[in-house]
Amino acid sequence: MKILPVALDMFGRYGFDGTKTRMIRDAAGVNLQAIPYHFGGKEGLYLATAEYLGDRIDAHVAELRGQIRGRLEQLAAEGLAPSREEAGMLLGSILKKMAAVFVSDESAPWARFLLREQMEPTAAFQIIYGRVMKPMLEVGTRLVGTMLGEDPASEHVRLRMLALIGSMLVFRMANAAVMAQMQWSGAGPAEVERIQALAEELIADLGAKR
Amino acid sequence: MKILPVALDMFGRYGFDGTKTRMIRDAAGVNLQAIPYHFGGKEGLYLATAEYLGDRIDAHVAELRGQIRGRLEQLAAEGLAPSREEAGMLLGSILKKMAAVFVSDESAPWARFLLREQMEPTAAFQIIYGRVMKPMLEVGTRLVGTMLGEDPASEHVRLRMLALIGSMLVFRMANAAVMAQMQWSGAGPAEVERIQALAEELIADLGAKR
DNA sequence: GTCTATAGTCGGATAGAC
DNA sequence: GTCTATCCGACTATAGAC
Repeated sequence: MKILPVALDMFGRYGFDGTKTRMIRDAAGVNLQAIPYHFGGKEGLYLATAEYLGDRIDAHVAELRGQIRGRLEQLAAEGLAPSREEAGMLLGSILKKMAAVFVSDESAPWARFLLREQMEPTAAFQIIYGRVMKPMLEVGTRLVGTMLGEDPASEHVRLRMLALIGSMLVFRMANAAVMAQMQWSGAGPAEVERIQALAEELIADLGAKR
Repeated sequence: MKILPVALDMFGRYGFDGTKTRMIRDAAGVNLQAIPYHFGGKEGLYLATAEYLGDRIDAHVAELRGQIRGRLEQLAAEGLAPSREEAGMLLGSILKKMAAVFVSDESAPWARFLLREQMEPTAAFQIIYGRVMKPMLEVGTRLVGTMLGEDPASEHVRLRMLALIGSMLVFRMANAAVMAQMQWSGAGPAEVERIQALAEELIADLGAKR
């Protein structure tokens, strides 16, 4: 089925109304009829696209998230909390994965789709928030709490976690401004590495606080 | 002319294609004909909306930007550079203004319009980038350079500046996720204050580095 | 400048043969 | 399941009276 990746790109780029089913037909090389036939219509295709995106992102992050959760639970079973150094390292792995997934040009279509949902959430937002964002934020918040020696559920810790995420996401969310400001022409592997180095620096700052 | 604020809200919410001239007619209480008559068509209205948005944002930030520039030039004329403390304070005033302007519900329509342009820039992006974003980034980068004791034109300083901006913008750009994560129901004055306190903290971290 | 009417276009969905 | 042809509704823009 070639329709879903094409639809993801189109919906992300042009939005729901801006995307015409004929565009998808042409880009995917399928029949116009395939859309009502398989997905029950354009709207059904949109929701299916959101689930498809959830699958794709999960394929990238589920493993890392599971590893970190496993490590935290292993420590908890021994009655230990992670050291600040280890929490920083684990948090770094999350942010660096985020940089790789969300900043590289490859995932630009995903980010566009997500951003539209952020602005004017539809049913598709809940699908992806519950599946991808919320679990990641939950793990990240625990690590930030450890690093700051504060309750992970506190407002302060959640704010710091969001600030960290923002520091990464800005490179995708404000993409056009970033490219202009950094005088980059695109976000390839070299740019991802710069941003990952920045992530390490931000975490070091956070850890140096106390 | 009630058309422009209405158009800003509509275009931001539903995008160019998703916004129908009939919606604007109804919400603004004008004649459908007024759009081709005054703006030369829907497309012309879109560009006029971008300029209108530039005006609105500038009305909020131009004064502050001018004050900071004035102070920097005054110091330069005396052959001095600002102290790290002063640079931090000035940078804080920028971030806090950003928080107030971009995080409050009042400017949500502006942010939606801007984000769409970030994702798929049109001619409207250049209008706003050149008028609002670039000058602000330029001033902010100088201040971050001072705080880090590094060349403001360096890639590192520009990255740190963007990270700071991201830490504020995430509260608007990832609005839906933030509201869910923080268990806020909207961004009123109380929430803006929390985010401004976060801004001070981030700047303190930056200053504490060296 | 505003209103009504309408032209011209386009997009989503369906019918029905294959 | 796919293709062609077609319908129906919706939208932007224009014409022309007031």
